[in-house]
Amino acid sequence: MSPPTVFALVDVNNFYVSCERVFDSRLLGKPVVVLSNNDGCVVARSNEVKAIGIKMGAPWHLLKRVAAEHGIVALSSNYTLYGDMSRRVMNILGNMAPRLEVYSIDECFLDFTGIRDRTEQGQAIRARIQRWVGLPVCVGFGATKTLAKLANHCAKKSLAGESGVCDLTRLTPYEIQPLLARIDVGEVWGVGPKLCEQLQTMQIRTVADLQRADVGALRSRFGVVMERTIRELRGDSCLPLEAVAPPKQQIMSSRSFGKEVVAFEELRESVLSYASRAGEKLRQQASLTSSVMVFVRTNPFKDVPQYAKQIVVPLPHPTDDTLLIGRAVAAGLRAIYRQGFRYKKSGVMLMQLTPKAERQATLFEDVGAIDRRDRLNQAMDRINAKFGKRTVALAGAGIDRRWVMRAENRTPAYTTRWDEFPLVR
DNA sequence: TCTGGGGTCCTAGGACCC
DNA sequence: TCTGGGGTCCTAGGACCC
Repeated sequence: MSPPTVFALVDVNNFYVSCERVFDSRLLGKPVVVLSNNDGCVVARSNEVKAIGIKMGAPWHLLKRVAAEHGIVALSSNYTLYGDMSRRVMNILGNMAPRLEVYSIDECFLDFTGIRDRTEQGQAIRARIQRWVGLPVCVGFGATKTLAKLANHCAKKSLAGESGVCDLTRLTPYEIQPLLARIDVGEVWGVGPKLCEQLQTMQIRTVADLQRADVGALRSRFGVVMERTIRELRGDSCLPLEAVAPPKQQIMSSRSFGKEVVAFEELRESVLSYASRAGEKLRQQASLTSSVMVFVRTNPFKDVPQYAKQIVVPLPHPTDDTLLIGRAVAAGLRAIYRQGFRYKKSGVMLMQLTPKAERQATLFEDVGAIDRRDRLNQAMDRINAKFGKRTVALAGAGIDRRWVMRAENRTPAYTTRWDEFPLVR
């Protein structure tokens, strides 16, 4: 008989803030937030900021007063840095477990089935990542992914010891019940604000309540996802570890503008540059797209005439050519653009993706031309990878780019650019 | 002046077909 | 008084995650 499954979830504490602190020790012990693109919302908070009561996702411009009061340091997000730090963490984890699933930029599931001494192993993971990369992590173990997530929550909040590691598989039912009865049902992976509210009205308030709830009744009201969550809480593993990431089914690139855009030309620049970025991602995962969606919208938070429109443009045949994607996107934009609105955001989505390896030849295509275009796109990707984004780009994507987002307090790309390497002074 | 970006999965409902 | 029924496909929208 095979041993019962055990998952570990490793999660970096306050990931973006912790990355910034690795390179600037003055941030240690201070209240620090990292802001989303355009310096819009709070997307990462240090413990000091959490203690003040600032919520995840809070609009920064509404927090200026309280921030000044508490001396909060606000940094623009530096995804180049975070992406590189993430890669380092995942590389270390790859050597500490037989199989792993990189779940997000700062989280990773590990297969710990059949591995003993889990608490010691968890401590070893923490020590190694702290020493080699400088980042603090917590480790949770559970019989299912949902329980491993919950264990990680316990580790972070020190609900079952102070060690930064929590192994729920070691607890007896008598020890687990009071623990789960102390955790809010909204902490469960898959229970968001809406579900939480509805569960409350059914007197399901804690994880323990949900675990012993009537599966049939909750399934018929909320669907199969809820059933799976309850079964996972009971130790019945429904979500397997996905060691190889399946290819994306849609690829999106979109941004809010740093300042509102009125002119068609500028809107066109923006969607062409997103088309270009989406094309890069598409080629990276070796897929082709058969239809593209373009959208534009005004600022819904402002009391001005609103306009939001999207359009799907089918492509004559599946392609990964930035120039063809750009042409379709431009045509789509012409169809939906209306004069006289102040646009705040635009975007491009590539849909109906298929593997490039399964591409069907069409009757009248010019194989030589397609091959030449393939080589052009590959050359562009290589040049941009080597010399930096937009070294070569579509001419229509603009030079001035007055619409690009703001990032007024971005730290250097410490680990990925020699000219921004941190020097000891 | 100022409110992110990028995904997934599921369900309901309409169109259409036989 | 009475106006089929079931399957499939597609789309829109909602909920969730980080």
